[in-house]
Amino acid sequence: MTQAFLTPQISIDTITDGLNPEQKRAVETTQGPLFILAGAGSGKTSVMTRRIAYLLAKEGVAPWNILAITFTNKAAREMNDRVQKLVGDVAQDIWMTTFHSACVKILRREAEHIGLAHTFTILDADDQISAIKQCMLDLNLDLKKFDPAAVQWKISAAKNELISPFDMPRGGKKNLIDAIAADVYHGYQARLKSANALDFDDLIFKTVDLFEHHPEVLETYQQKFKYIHVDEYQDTNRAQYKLIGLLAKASRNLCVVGDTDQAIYRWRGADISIMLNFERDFPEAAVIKLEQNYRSTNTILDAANALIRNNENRKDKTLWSAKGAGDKISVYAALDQTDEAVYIIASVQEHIGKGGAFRDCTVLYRANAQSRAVEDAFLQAGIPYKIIGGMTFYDRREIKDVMAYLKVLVNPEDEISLLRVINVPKRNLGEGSIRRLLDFAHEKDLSILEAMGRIGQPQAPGPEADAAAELTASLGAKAADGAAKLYQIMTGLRAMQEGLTVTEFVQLVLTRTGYREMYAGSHKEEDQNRLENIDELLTVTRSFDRRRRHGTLADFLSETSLLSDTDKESGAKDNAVHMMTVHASKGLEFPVVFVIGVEETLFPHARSMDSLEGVEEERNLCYVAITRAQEKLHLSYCFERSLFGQTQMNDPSRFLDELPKGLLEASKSDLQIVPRWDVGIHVRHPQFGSGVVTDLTGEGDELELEITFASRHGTKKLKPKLTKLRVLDK
DNA sequence: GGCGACGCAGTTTTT
DNA sequence: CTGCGTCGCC
Repeated sequence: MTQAFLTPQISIDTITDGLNPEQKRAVETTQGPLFILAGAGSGKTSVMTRRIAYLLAKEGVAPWNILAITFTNKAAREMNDRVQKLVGDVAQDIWMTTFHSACVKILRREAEHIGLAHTFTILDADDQISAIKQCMLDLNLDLKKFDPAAVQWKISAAKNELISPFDMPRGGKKNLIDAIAADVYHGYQARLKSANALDFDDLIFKTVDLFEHHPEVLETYQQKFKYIHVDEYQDTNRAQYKLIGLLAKASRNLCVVGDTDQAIYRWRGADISIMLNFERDFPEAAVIKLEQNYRSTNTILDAANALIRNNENRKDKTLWSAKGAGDKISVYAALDQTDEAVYIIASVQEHIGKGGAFRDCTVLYRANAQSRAVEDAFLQAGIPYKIIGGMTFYDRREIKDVMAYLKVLVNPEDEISLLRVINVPKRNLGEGSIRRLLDFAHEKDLSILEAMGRIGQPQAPGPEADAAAELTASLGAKAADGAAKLYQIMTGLRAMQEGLTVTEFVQLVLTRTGYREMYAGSHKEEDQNRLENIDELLTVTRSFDRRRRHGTLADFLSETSLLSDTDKESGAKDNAVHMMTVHASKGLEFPVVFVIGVEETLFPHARSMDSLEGVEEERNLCYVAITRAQEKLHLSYCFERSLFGQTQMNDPSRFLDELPKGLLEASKSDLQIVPRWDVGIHVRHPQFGSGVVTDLTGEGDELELEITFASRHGTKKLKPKLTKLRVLDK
């Protein structure tokens, strides 16, 4: 039995080969709860994969008894590949997925227990917002006065805490948005229910719901998942915590891996206390710290250690490596974003000059908007680059449209998706007609698609036929015709699905719906691009068909809607400088890293600066950024930067002050000259605007200028030492 | 019902 | 500055 699930050549020694003592202990501690505090770059993926291999090889655990939850699909895939390499094809029977994918898998099987059809669709972020908007309109709420995104946010936060519409706190009188969110939450859930749809947060919530109300189902999964692993445990939210708690309750074989210092998703409901409380939840837990880092030089690690020591809410650990000190960290004081970009380009070229490649270099920033200045400069300098995240393939309109068609074809109740494409291409179904269709459908308790089916169809005389005739009349001939045709197209397509691969079916959808034709007739470059993107989608389906022999359209949709931005990238094969947010960089590593905009109000971000938790999370983020670097780290900040068209001046980030000076090598822009103050010099102040120096007193740090501003601020006395003053040419 | 032109607003991180 | 949404006009 012991060897039953193994490829013959594997031995225990191979599994623990090359591991350090802590790693080895983590691999071999298989029974009972285990807490692995894994520092950045400490080889935790290696530990996880080998632990799984060890369970199979040494303990004779069946692959289907193992569950491994990762944060992204990419991490799951990587783990899958690595386990596969260790143990061979039995790896396919192990559940190695994200929380969301695992829940989809469970719900597809068990949906009927909780009154859900297994064909349910998953709303993406856009769908969610449009559904929220619809609900708000139903409640006669002014979309301009109340931000649908804020409402969506509140609802999502509630779901992450497993709060149902009925338990939603309505807030005080002054917190109108809370009361609104509570109201909208009811309507929103009703709308999702009738569309047989779930949003991201529901996937977890409903699975917990399922387990809590159907103990027999829970028991099945408890028995199935005898060994549970959760990666990035510091980023779990209450709902995920509950889910894991339920599953692990029977076996108590729960292995969590994480790093409190890399907790960066509090804003999304992640709760670091879950990780800090693991030992309270599981008093018998074994605790292992992985502190040896295999990624970075000690200079980089010492900087990271020093920085993170300023946080209170953490588990102490100190990273070290056997790599030696390496280069100092470069800190560059730029004049502005353009100058900052020029610095990056010069450094990248220097790296190339030394025989390095573009792909070794990565630019990290706090906010997506910062990428633009760098991008422009790269373009001008002819530096190849690739932006990860931001507007991605799946965000494109044409892709979303096609996906909406597919969603409706899988789940005809999906009103949200149908409304997206009901008039794309044009079918003479405008706002008025859609309203009438919707009203009719809701009144008769039909889906819109069914309502459209009643148009122009011969029916037995009676009240039903009369109502249908009335609807047809009220729509007008053109709209009625459009609706009837769309109904026929969709029913026709649904009938043809049998036996076709996803690719073949999508091809059919593209022609039958007239979607491809809509762009094919156009000569606009934009439209030609859209056609190319559609073709690209077909390459995606082809690869899906190849990978998943009997994969259904529903599987394809689940898979694509659960992809994250980093998942969506084809891989870092292009020889280009990569650019991404710090968040997107988690789990990755690069030889040369540039962290830009290391300034107050940007990093830490202004919106996180008013609370201790906020600043600590920003510091975690900075820690993540620093620990991405293997060999060389560059930090930079700007003396002035333009944001929304106007110039602002930020102080260098407090995080820079927290790094030991001895590890740093500071330089600053040639453009940033020290001004020789004198009467008559024109200056600009971040708040008061431009003015002229009219007098000066004192010297050195005590030097004080009298400045007459052009604005209503009049004359002020300011010390240049304490004020951000910029000298104007004239 | 569709298109264009304004004006306006909003700017962190995303499974 | 740019992208978005709404409004007004054809």
